[in-house]
Amino acid sequence: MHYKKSHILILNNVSRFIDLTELEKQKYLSLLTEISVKRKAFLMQAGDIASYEYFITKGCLKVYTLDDDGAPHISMFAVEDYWTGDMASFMTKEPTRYFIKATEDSELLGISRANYELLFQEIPKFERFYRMLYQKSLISYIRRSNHGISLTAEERYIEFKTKYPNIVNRITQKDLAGYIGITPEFMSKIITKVNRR
Amino acid sequence: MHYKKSHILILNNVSRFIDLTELEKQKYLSLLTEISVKRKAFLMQAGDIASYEYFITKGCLKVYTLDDDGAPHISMFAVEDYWTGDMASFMTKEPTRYFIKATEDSELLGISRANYELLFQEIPKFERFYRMLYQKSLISYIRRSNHGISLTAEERYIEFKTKYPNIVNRITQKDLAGYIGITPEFMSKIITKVNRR
DNA sequence: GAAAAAAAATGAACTAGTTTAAGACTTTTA
DNA sequence: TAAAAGTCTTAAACTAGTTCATTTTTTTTC
Repeated sequence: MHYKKSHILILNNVSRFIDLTELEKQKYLSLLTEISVKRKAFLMQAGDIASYEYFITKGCLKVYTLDDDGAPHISMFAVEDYWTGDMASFMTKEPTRYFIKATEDSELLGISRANYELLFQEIPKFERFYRMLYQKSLISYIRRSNHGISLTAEERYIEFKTKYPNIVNRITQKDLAGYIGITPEFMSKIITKVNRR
Repeated sequence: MHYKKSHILILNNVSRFIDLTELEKQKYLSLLTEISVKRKAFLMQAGDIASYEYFITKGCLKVYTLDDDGAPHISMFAVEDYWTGDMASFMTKEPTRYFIKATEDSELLGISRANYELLFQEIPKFERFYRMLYQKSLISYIRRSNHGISLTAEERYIEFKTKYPNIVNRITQKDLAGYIGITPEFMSKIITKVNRR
């Protein structure tokens, strides 16, 4: 059996934690929906109810909220091989406070709420997959937010650049500022300063 | 069958997500270890390898790291009905960077790494329990860190006080500062200011 | 490929939070 | 129950990051 590129990518991702038989692979893939988003288009907007969780097979998207002053706070950049969505809204069916906007033409595989539930019934192994996926996300989330707290903005910038060299040059400086948690003006100052060295 | 108080507490916690038979309950409880920590004693110290995950049945503990300047950053206060530990170290067997110190005499139920693995073999339902527990933690973690970013220290203080009125008066102002992410001096100013209203 | 829109740079005035230091108050311990 | 240790308060000088306003550069769009 040979699969299309996007399917190979997601099956590989899943195989980090669980082994699937050919039949299970096909069953799993049949529960997914292919989605395309053009650059600047929204995959999700505040007020929507998240009815999918997404896996990115191509492109780049930014996940962000707007604070009371309308300033964007970017919580992640999602590129190939990343999972994204708003799990809170997906689980509770409450409206999301997030925007997810493509910064490049992107391709995704989505799983709907109904199929997500079905998945656990059909292939209980997926409880384990998600248990381990969430565990890993939780670990890196905790690590990031704990580590970030004691660093200056400049240190956080250098860290991001070192950790995600492939992402840095795919996003604007303004969006990076929104992720680092500072104003674009201060981001500009930091970059000038760091490059001067 | 009647259980001791601490066992009722943890079974209740588990039953939020999965139903266990009497036999499964007893099996589960048999995999747990009872642990007592005196006030000011450490449950975990940086450099240790976390060999347990903990459920608190009585008391209060603070979970924190020390930054390069030796300043404490408190990531959570764990009280009755909370889970705590360092999942990263528990999973990877790498040394932890956390300290967990009891701020009151405390009682916990611990699950060892070996028993945690065993649990999934013996009662596969627990994959689901942990999947849902981690999912829920992830949601509140993301919510907290995203929400916190746009608030001033004063707003974060008021929010904490409103959300956890029962915790505020069990901890020192200094520890609260370490949690809010400010100096004890500034915490003192904020409290004076807020109370003056 | 010109016009419009968005992003980036620069600088001056400002503010939330830090640092340092010292004294008052509380809690712990012997 | 006295001494020691830790916590809280106050205040002045300081700094990382913001705000606002303007100009330059880059990207997008028709």
